[in-house]
Amino acid sequence: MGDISQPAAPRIPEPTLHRLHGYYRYFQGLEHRGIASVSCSAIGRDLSMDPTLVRKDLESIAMAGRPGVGFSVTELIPGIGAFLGYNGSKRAILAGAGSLGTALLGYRKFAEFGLRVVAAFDNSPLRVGESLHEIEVRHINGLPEFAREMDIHLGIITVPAEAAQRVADQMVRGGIRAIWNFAPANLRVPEKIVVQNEDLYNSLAALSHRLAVKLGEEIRGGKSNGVYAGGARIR
Amino acid sequence: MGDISQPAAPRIPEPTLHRLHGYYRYFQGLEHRGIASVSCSAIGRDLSMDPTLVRKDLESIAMAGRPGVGFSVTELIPGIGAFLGYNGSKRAILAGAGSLGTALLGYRKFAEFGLRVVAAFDNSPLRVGESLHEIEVRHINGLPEFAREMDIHLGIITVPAEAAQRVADQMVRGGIRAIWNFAPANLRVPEKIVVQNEDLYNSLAALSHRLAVKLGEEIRGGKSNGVYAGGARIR
DNA sequence: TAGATTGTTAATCGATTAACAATC
DNA sequence: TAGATTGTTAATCGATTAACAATC
Repeated sequence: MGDISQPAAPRIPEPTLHRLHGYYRYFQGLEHRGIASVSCSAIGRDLSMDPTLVRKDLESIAMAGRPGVGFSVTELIPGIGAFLGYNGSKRAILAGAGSLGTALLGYRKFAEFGLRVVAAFDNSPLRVGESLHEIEVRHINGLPEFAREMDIHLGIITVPAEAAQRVADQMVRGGIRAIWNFAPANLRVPEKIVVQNEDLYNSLAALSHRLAVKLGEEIRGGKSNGVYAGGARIR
Repeated sequence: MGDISQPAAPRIPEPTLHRLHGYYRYFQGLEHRGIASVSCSAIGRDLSMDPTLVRKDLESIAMAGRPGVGFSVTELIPGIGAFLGYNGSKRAILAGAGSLGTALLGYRKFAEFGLRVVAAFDNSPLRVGESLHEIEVRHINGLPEFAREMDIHLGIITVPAEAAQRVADQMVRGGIRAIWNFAPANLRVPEKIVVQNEDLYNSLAALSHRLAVKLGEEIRGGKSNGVYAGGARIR
């Protein structure tokens, strides 16, 4: 059984971390359908993944299954939830009450995962004082003091790229420990601060390239003899 | 020099693909400041990356530099742009005219990268017929026919999770080749279709976990002797 | 017991980092 | 020529996949 004094951090691979919520959602679906137990091969089939990878992922967050049976859905859900920090209440502030910021403020589902945005900040006098989805918009200059006084650790940046670094600096000054950054900008923050970049343009670039390749390949195939039909490739 | 008949596809690593736009933006900044030439170590310094990785990335898209000098900024920008497909006009349709969809319709910058959303689709009678950022909202059931007639290859999904699979099916029926999916759902589409998932909850999960670890670690450190000050770890 | 599936170790694969000769 | 930086090959690192004994 577990040793109380952990000598070293568990060290979870980044790709695993990004897959865990997918399992969580899938297990909720199973629970909803009244399914109590599931095997890695079933998960792999439904989620188009290698079963061994699934097992490794679950193992890495210390979930235990029963040989010959599988994993208990009712254990998995709270297990993953706890690991991902869905229990504790994460209060957050959001900077940038534009269209994207406003859209995020309206995401009711965040609360399910312990995230609660308690205030929004903007530099436009037109927006300051407004209330968006029952969240008050304050002037951006009050951010550091607010964060510090309310002891808030999570900041969301939805300001334009030009303003992102300044806002990040204000967050750091306010004692923010983790930043969810939607601005297309490379933020410079102290090493201690966790930054999760959500740069749409990076994704668009990848998608754009792959689409171009796909269309280009098929044009080429069409012009010649079409031998590469489908472009299927076994790995 | 280049051989005209490429025997095999170049094969770009996924991580590289996701870094290319960052270089592109950085090089645009250099050009704006009148800098004509740049070395990988300078790039690495400014972007907090290993210089060798930068060189590998540029090499993988066949950019050539000059030993002892560096890379030409005026060659890099169109080079990366062409590779990422920023030239060709990518017409797209968007399904789901909610707050996120509307926010995306307002992104003027997409045009810089060759992306043009030409129509939006929704199932709500309240929204159909409206015009958002000069883009008309049509009924979702007209999507397949519209896509096929207009020969559109890119679809953006911003509908709720429950509707995502249905919309994806409609897009596939309409001849869409690539889907930019913002719905928190695992889409099932034919292998030929490129899907880029933009699931906020996956990212939130990773961020949430890392924040929890960070706060947890520091609490533990505070309660005992604080030896792990800063949690610095040399790789 | 037989069948299924986990837990765990080994093999493979791919990406990053290091080393160094070639070139400007 | 000396200094800097690329191009390219080798070493390392980490994640995924395969193999198989242990367990229900």
